[in-house]
Amino acid sequence: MLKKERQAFIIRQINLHNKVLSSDLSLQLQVSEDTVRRDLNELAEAGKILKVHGGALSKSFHFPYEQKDIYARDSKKEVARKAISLISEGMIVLTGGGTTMLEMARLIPDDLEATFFTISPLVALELAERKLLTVILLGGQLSKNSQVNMGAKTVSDLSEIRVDLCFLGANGIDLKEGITDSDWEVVQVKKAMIRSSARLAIMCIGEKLNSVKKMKICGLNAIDYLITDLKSTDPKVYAYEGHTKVI
Amino acid sequence: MLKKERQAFIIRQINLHNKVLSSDLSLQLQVSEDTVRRDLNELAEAGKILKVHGGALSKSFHFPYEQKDIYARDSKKEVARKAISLISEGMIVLTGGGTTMLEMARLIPDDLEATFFTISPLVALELAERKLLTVILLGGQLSKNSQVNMGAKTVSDLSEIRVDLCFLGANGIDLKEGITDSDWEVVQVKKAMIRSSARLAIMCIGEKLNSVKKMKICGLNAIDYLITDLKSTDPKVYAYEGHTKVI
DNA sequence: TGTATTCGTGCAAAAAAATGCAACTTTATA
DNA sequence: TATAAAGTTGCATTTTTTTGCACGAATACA
Repeated sequence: MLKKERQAFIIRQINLHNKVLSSDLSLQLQVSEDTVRRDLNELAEAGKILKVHGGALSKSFHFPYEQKDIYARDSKKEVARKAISLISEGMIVLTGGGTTMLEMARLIPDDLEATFFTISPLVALELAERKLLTVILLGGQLSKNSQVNMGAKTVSDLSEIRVDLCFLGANGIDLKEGITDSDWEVVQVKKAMIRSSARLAIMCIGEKLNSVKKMKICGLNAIDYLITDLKSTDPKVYAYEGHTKVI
Repeated sequence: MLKKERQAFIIRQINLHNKVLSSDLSLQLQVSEDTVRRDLNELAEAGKILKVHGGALSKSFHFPYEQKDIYARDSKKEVARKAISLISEGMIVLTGGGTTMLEMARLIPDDLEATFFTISPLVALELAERKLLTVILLGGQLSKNSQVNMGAKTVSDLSEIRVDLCFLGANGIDLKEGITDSDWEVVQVKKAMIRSSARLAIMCIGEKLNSVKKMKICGLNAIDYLITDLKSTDPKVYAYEGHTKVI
C-alpha cells in the first residue's frame, strides 16, 4: 500500500468516525505504530487533522457550509447505513439534500459503480470523491436555507429524467397525512423528484415520525421504503408496516 | 512494445485501479523499472497522473474534503480583490470554478445585490452565504478533477442565458495564442460561457502569463478585462495593454 | 505518586529514485 | 547508401525515502 493511500485512508476514517486511535490504524493498515505516527504527524503538519495523544481527531471541518455538530448524527448515520443497502451496482439514483443524505454520501463505498442525480451541491461534491460514480448535479436556484437547488429550472430538468430509486428526507411524516413539508418550493421539487422515480425511499430519523407540516408532498402509499434508525419491532415504526416497507 | 503503447497501458491501469506500482508495471510490461519510472515521470510531467514513491495514482485522487493548500494564495486574493471592483449593483454575473474564483466569492461583500450564475458547486455554496445574492447553479455532470459542472447539459443550459459579465480563470494565456486549456471538455464549457456573456474578464496570476496549452478557447481580442496580481507597470502585463484592458 | 501507554529521536536495513553511461534503434540528411 | 544526430533502453552507482526497532522522555490515568 502506498503512503498516500494510507494517509487518505486515515483521513477517511477520521471523517467517518471523528477520531482514530494509532493502535487501531496500525492493525487496520498492517504497519507499525511508528509509521502511523509519522503519517499522523505529516497530516497534522499539513493542517489536515488534529493530533492528540493516542491518535487524532477531525479538525472541526473547514467546510464552511457544513454545520459543525449535526443534530442526532448517530441516528442519521444509522439511517444512511440502511439506505445504502438499497443501492445496487449500475443503479441510477436520485437524491435530495440534508444532513442525512450527506451522511449517506459519505458512507458510499469506493467500489460502487452507479449514477447519481442530485439537487444538493454538497452531496454532489461528496459523491464525486468516488472514482466510479457518475455524478450529475441538477441545476437551479440555490436555496440559502436548505442548500439545494430549487425553482422552475430544477423542476423542469427533473421532468426529463427517469431514475430507478429516489432518496428523500422527510420533514414531516404521518400515518394519515403522509409526507408533508412547510416550504412551498421544497414541496414542488420533491413532488417532481418523486414523479421522476420508479421507486421512492424516505429517510427519516425516529423522532421525526408522526409529525405533520402544512403542505402535502405525497401519501404513504407512494412510498416504497421507509428507512428509520429504529428497530423494526419498535411500536413507533410498526404502525407504518401496513402501508409501506419499513427498513 | 512502443513507448506510446506502454504509456497508454499505464494510463489504462490507473484509470482501472486508481493506482499502479512501479514493480508491477515492470513485470507486466517486461521492461526495467527504470523505463517504467521514466514513463511515469513523463506522464506526471504532462499532468496525466500523480507520481508518488513506489508508483503512481490517478490524478483525481485527493483526500476526501482535502483543503488543498492553495498555491500562490496571496496572488489569487489580490486578483480576486481587483475582480470584485468590476461588479456593480444589480449586475448579472457568470463565473467558472477554480481557487481564484473561490477567493473572489469569499471576498464578495454582504451588502451586494446581484445575480450569480456559476458552474462551480463550491463557488455557489460560498456565494449563497450572502443574503442579497441570487445564486443559480448551472447543472451538469460534476467533473472529478476540476469540481465544476461540465458536459452537454451545461453547455446547452448556458446557451439559454445572457449575462453582463463573465469571470473565467485561465490555464494558459499568451500574447499570440490567447486563452488556451488542455482539457477538451473545459474548452467547450468555457467557450459556451463566453458566448453567453456581454463582457469577459480573465483572472490570471502573474506567473501564469505567457503560457500556452494545447487547445484554444478564445483570442486576446475577445477579452474585455485581464485581471492579474501584478502592477500595471510590470513589463510582463504591459505587453498585453494594446490588446485588452489590463487591471 | 506510580504505572502503563504513547511519543520522539537516532539508527540501520530495505526499497525506490535519480544519475551517468554505454549499447542499440530510429530518423534525418547529404 | 553512408553517416550523423537524436531517441530509447538497461545497467551500475549514488542518493533519497521509507520503514521498523530500540531506548529514554513525556504524558495520561488510576
